[in-house]
Amino acid sequence: MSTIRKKNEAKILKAASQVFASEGYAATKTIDIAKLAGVPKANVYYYFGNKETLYSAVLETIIEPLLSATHPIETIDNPAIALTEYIKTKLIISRDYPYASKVFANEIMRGSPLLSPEIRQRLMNQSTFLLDKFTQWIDAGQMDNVSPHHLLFMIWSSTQTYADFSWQINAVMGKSSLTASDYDDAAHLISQLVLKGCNVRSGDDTVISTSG
Amino acid sequence: MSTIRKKNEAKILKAASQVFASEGYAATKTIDIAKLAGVPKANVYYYFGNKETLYSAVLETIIEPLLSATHPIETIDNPAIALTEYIKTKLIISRDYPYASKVFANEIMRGSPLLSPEIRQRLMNQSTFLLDKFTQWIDAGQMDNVSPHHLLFMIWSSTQTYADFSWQINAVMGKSSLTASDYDDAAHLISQLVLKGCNVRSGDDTVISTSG
DNA sequence: CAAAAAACTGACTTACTGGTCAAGTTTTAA
DNA sequence: TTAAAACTTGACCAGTAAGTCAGTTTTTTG
Repeated sequence: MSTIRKKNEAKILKAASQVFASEGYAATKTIDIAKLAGVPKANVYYYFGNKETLYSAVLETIIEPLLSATHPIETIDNPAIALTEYIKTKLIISRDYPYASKVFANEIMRGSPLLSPEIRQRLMNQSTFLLDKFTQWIDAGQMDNVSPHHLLFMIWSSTQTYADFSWQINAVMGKSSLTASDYDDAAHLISQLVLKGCNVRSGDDTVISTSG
Repeated sequence: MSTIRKKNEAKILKAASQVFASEGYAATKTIDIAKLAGVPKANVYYYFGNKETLYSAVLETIIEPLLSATHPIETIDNPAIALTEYIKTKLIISRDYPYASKVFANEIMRGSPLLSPEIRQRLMNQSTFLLDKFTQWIDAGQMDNVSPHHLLFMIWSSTQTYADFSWQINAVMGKSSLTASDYDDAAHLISQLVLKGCNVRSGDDTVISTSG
């Protein structure tokens, strides 16, 4: 792929993620993406063919980070540490990919009509993996017998919300954007609720301290 | 207001909430609302004037339940019971008003461009009230010194998610809709995480038991 | 250097959808 | 009974936005 193509695709993709995030798919005008990217509208079509392909390309950008987020759960034995790291990672995604995160959330809200079946499957497999892992921890007595499903929904929603509802969160926090320390506070609170709420123990049966 | 008007407005409003919820504001065609309501498109305009007014009317339907949800926090002294009831109430809203809830969430995600400033103010006042209450409980030693803001975001997101991401939740749960008992499980888990996670105590300094 | 490939772009077309309207029908009220 | 008010509706209009295209310029390549 030529350098020119790579550069322009990136420019358009970035603009597209912002406009799709703030307007939603249907309300987004390709001319607005073009304007934000600083290219003529016809260029958007030259590089991406049509609006839906461009939208899918934006969605794709968040899939890899999303699928990698389970890494801590896959590699760390200690459930307290694994969960803490997973929560931290999910929050970092909300912080670092705010636009694509929002676009993705919107897609899921609508029943993911434009998400490829292949990606949908990979995400489903990921959920199954997480649920299995939670169940194993419960069976091994490493955490209380909570509902793995609802625990998962709680972790997903409370981390995702920092991207999806950033306007509301900023308004309630009384600032125009969150600082790194705000994200640390969020990570700390969510981890604490999960670890203490589920009575998560480390491998050696010691209760992990979460105060501080 | 005539009976005919009342009946038709209700019919159109119901259809509108469903279409707006599943398509979003911009992607919604008034003709689709009309079809679902079983009336000619011109009737939609006869009763509601334009698309935006109809959308606002849908939003209005969820405001009263939403503002009433804090009732337990306002009236119950015991923080454990108050929080449990608040969480239960928020979940009931997600369950009983799934369409309007989704429309509302979408509106907030976009920075509430179509929400009246008056309603916005009432919602902001409500947040402030909740934050104050949490702070009072902390100061009174009735719960650990957690971040009131992030605790609030956690409660909002983990209850709201059952409406917003119902598709995803149903898929992960492997069913086409949740039962009353699923909502009970959700309420139980979220309450447990909050109460144990924040070490919430009742007025008489006894730790509330949340296992069961 | 030349010619082919890639990139660029203004102007245009087409389809769709929010909203209007005028001519009707039904309901209400005196 | 009757006339005004409320309601109904198909047909229409105007604005908009996705997508196309032909002609031009720039870049690459042998």
